[in-house]
Amino acid sequence: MIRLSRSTDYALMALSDLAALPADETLSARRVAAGRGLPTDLVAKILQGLRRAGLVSTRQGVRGGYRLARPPEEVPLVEVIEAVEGPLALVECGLDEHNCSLTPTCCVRAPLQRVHDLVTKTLSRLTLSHLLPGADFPDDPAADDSPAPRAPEAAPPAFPRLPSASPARPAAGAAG
Amino acid sequence: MIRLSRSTDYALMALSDLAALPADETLSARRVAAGRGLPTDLVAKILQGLRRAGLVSTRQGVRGGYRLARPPEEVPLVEVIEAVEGPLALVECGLDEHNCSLTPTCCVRAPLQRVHDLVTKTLSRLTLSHLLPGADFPDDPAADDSPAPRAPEAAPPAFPRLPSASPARPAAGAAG
DNA sequence: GTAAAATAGGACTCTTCGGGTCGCAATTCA
DNA sequence: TGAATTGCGACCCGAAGAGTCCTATTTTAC
Repeated sequence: MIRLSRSTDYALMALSDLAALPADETLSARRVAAGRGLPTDLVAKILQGLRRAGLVSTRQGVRGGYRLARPPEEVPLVEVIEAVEGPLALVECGLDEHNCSLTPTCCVRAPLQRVHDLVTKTLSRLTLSHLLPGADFPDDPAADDSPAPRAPEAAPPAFPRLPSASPARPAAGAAG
Repeated sequence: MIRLSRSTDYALMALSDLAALPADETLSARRVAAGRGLPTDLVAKILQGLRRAGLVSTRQGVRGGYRLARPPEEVPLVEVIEAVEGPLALVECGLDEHNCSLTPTCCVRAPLQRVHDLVTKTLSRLTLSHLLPGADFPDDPAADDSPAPRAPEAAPPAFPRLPSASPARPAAGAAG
């Protein structure tokens, strides 16, 4: 499938929430999940992956949480996708050509690599800032060399006050 | 994953073989599989799918087989991919927005739809002719409006003569 | 007319991976 | 020091990809 996994969807939602956060404040995985209606544990796992990728920074302990490690316009979507789904490759051997047992007869590997480069090039021009509300979206980023838009000062989403006694674990919704 | 399935890889290889075929000749699934070292039954199943998609035409019976329904420069790669993997969509709800149970809180659906459009636009400019040996590959098809290249007169691959007594079912290789 | 070769199509198994859950370790605040 | 909260990894389940097997139908060759 040429389809983003649901986890990537969740990651983008979480990053959008973090982008709307005031500077030096953090947002816990639990509050992100509760605010979006996502599975708490899964969001936590995804955010941990984003931390390992250097996309978010964390603060542990009581009143800890996550925040963006960089401003949204410096977070390419490709980086987010690869942080969640692993290295991007249209075909298996795009990752390691020595792992392709059909190399002698495979005539499509090299052209597909070019296709992959084009897709990556398209994606790499888009950043997290393009996903934020109010951002203008380039019609053709592959031909557009304008810098990524500054993140608009959007009103932060209303995160629910989480009482200590209610775990708030709603059923997971669909990707989107 | 943003990754083509192995079946799509096989489909592209098979179509490349069919593209190198003299006019009005057909190539059986068995010979395609034997020539490429792919699982015969799987190649057959894939080619049947390509037939249902109108990409190849068939002739049943002895000495039957497959051939391209259109010249290679009129076969967009998107069409091949969708014939094998189903409708293209970066996210689930890209197919049916009513199926997205998170719509109220999902801020990334619309932007991702734009991303999807860009990727599709990039892919739709490429055709089967771009995968054939000797074809020149556009550096940036999204900004290039030149027509797809004519298929070069490449030497057809040497398909093995299949003796009637040997099934020729080699072990499957990896994608590539 | 019969056998062989090919497509057409469905059912089935096996493996991998995404999606999700649970328990424990680490950290911070009271 | 202990409790609360987050961070992190192990684990389980179901869906989908990959591949195989079987049968029916069609067409050619002998």
